[in-house]
Amino acid sequence: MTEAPRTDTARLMELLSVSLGVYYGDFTIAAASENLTASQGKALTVLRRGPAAMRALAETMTCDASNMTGIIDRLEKRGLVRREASPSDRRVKNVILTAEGERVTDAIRAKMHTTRDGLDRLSDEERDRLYVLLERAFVTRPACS
Amino acid sequence: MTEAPRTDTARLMELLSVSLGVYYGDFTIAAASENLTASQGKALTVLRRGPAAMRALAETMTCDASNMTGIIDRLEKRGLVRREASPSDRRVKNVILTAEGERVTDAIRAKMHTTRDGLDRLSDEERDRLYVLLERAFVTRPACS
DNA sequence: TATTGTTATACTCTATAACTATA
DNA sequence: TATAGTTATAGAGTATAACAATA
Repeated sequence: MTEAPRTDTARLMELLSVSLGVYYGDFTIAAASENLTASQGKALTVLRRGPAAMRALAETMTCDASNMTGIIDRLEKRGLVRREASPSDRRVKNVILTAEGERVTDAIRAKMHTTRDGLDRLSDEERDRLYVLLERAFVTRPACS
Repeated sequence: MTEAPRTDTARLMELLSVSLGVYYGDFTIAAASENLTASQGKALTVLRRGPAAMRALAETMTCDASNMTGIIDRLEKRGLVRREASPSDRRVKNVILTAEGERVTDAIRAKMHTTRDGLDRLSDEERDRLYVLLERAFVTRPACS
């Protein structure tokens, strides 16, 4: 006999809000310890997945494209990223993480102790389950056509 | 015969970063549609759980206490929150959501369609499981002593 | 004509330091 | 002495509008 489901979407969204708050606070403190703002750290985190054009980066960060200029300017001045002209479209500038940028990004992730400890409270099977559920709910893949 | 676990903490943290990025973007757009910044929306979301002193609010939002003055000033000017002197400690000011503030906060939550649709892709049992896992990983309760 | 990245502008967020009222 | 909230300040983030270069 199975338990009746009791977790409605509203309650789950509230818990998600709390979880994000914890994660974001942890991330902000870790980024600050590397003398980076939360936005700068976020840009590095996105670029850690691979190079991206200015506009695509702005879309992933959910901010206006005009904001990226200043954020990337400051990261470039510190040698953490570099701009590279796109070969296929001369309007586009791709942003690429430097080796130092990769190092700093990994350092931030390594310093997120609250989040790491939280995940470490889960068993191997539970981590597997959480992974599958988050992927299902938040990672959208382009459909076939 | 069970599958061998394959989800290490690093991979899970990366997925968490993506998932919460999606949630945060959804939240930011929803807050903007109510003419609120992300920080203002976040303050309302925290206060939706109950009144809080200025300093406690700043700690939950992981920012310096001096920032709260301006954020709460703007929300108060719009009639979404009000300050109330603490009866027990005359230094403390408690911030309370007004009825209009509650309405706007709920409106933001209702407009987060990307997150809602993502969670609706999960079955009742899966939502239950996700709830338990997030609570275990991110909600810390004070221990007995 | 539409799109990419940038600039100019005004407002908001942010941390630091110093202040006041209270504890 | 220590703490809560505020103020002043400088730097960073943010959206809007306008621009040059390119598609």
